[in-house]
Amino acid sequence: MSAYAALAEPHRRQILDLLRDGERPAGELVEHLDLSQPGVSKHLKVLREAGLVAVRTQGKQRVYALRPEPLAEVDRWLEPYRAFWSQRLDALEHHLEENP
Amino acid sequence: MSAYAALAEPHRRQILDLLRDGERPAGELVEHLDLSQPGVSKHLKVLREAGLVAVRTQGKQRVYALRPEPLAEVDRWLEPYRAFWSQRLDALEHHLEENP
DNA sequence: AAATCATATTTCCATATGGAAATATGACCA
DNA sequence: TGGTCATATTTCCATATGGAAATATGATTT
Repeated sequence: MSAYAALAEPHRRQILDLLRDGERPAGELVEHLDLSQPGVSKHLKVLREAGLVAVRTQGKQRVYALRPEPLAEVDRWLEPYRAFWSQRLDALEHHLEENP
Repeated sequence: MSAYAALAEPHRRQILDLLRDGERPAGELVEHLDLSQPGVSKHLKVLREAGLVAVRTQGKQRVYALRPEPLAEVDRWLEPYRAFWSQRLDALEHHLEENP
């Protein structure tokens, strides 16, 4: 699954937000997420396959960490759009139309 | 549908990319998109409902324009992640672990 | 080796989604 | 008004998705 598709699910974005503070075992994510344990595990699988998180086994725990690379790709896609809101929108559009 | 979910579909991102060059009638999008006319129309509906495009009727044509606001929201979500790839990743993570 | 803990996988179900094809709608023109 | 063009909507189908519940797996402890 693409990073874009992975981000379409709010719980998955929430998982990434949690991992911004540092790596966490799966169980800790379950505690924070108002979702069943299997539910979280499924979403983690999607995030793994999208390359957005990495797992490491530590004792009986599975510790998840953020892998930001795919987000960087999204960020690059977004890049050319930034011009559309960083300046006043109407003025910019007008400018572009008149100076193509 | 959320902006995130709207972006999950590659054709929809492609439509937005086309609209970055300026507004276009639906038919012109169809020409560029290796998709049937109804297919494009369906995706345009999703983009409309997500607030990512606006339509204007001009004669018998329906002219579509980019509405970047929802992308700005995505950009804001992405913001805190930027720190994770703007500096060398390993060094940064190491730094954060030692200075929490 | 058995029991236990943490997590993953499977199964089931209801719903959402994309694409193709057919049809409908609305604006303009003759 | 009837016809045509551009586009939207509907219908159909196959597949994907999320969530809940049950079960399986792998590591650790006893």
